[in-house]
Amino acid sequence: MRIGELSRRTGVPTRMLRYYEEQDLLHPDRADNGYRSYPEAAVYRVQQIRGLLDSGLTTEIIRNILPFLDRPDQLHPHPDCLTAETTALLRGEAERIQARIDCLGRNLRAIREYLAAVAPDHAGEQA
Amino acid sequence: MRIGELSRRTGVPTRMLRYYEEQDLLHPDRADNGYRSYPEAAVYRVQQIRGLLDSGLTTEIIRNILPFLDRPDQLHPHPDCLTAETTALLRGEAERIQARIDCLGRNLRAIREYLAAVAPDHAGEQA
DNA sequence: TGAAACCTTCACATCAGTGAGAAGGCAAGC
DNA sequence: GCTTGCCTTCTCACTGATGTGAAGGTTTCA
Repeated sequence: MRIGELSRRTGVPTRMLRYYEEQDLLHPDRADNGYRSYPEAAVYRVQQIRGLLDSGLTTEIIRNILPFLDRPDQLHPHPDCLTAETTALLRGEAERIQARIDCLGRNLRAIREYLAAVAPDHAGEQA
Repeated sequence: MRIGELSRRTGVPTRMLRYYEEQDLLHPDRADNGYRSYPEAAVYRVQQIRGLLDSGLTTEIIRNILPFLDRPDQLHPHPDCLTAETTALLRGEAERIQARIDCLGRNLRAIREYLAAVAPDHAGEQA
């Protein structure tokens, strides 16, 4: 698909999709006329990038871990091209992500408890 | 305590502590000589601010939710000064934080699964 | 008395994202 | 063919948020 359709289907402006390509997060093919050509999977990939950016990860980190985040039905990179540094990097990022989750969880719980205390009628709405 | 001690105990540079005050996240008292004077609780508060910033929340959001995140042993603001907009804001932020947690959790699981597949010996280290 | 810690302020750095201009590709309709 | 309209291309410059560096001055403390 072309950039306009990907933008409509993801809600991400074309300007940003080009920016993510510049940041090496997306790698669309090019048609003969120079137009970008995205595979179907780009829809999910863009949503994933958005979610990770919203969660405070930098484009550099995302660039590093993206190859290992493919859906189960996709092919992972061959373990051959996995260096020790790469696994170390992944482990480090995993720890940092876990720390974020813990921090967000703690504070989310505090907010929910507070809401439950002052407005018990809406308390249990979220999972 | 003064800013230097708070900096040592949190690992956050004094420059940043002053910045957080400028952003209305910290409100130290002032001694007669103009020096900032932080209560003991500021140590936890600074760590909380750091964690939330690292997790992608903006200073504006943090400024909004901080009053409701105090430790159990602290006093919550009186429900009297809770407007409908405030609870709505808190509920909205709670949802967004939950979305972040979900996104990070999904991707963390993917990384862990990948690591487990290529280097099973280190697989179950993290919780 | 001199170093270390503190104060304010201005300017700069980085990162993620945006606006806008100028130009090319392409299909529909005159 | 030729215009109209929309989509695409690239590039330059800019914004806003978070954070830093450094100058120049005051206070504390050994």
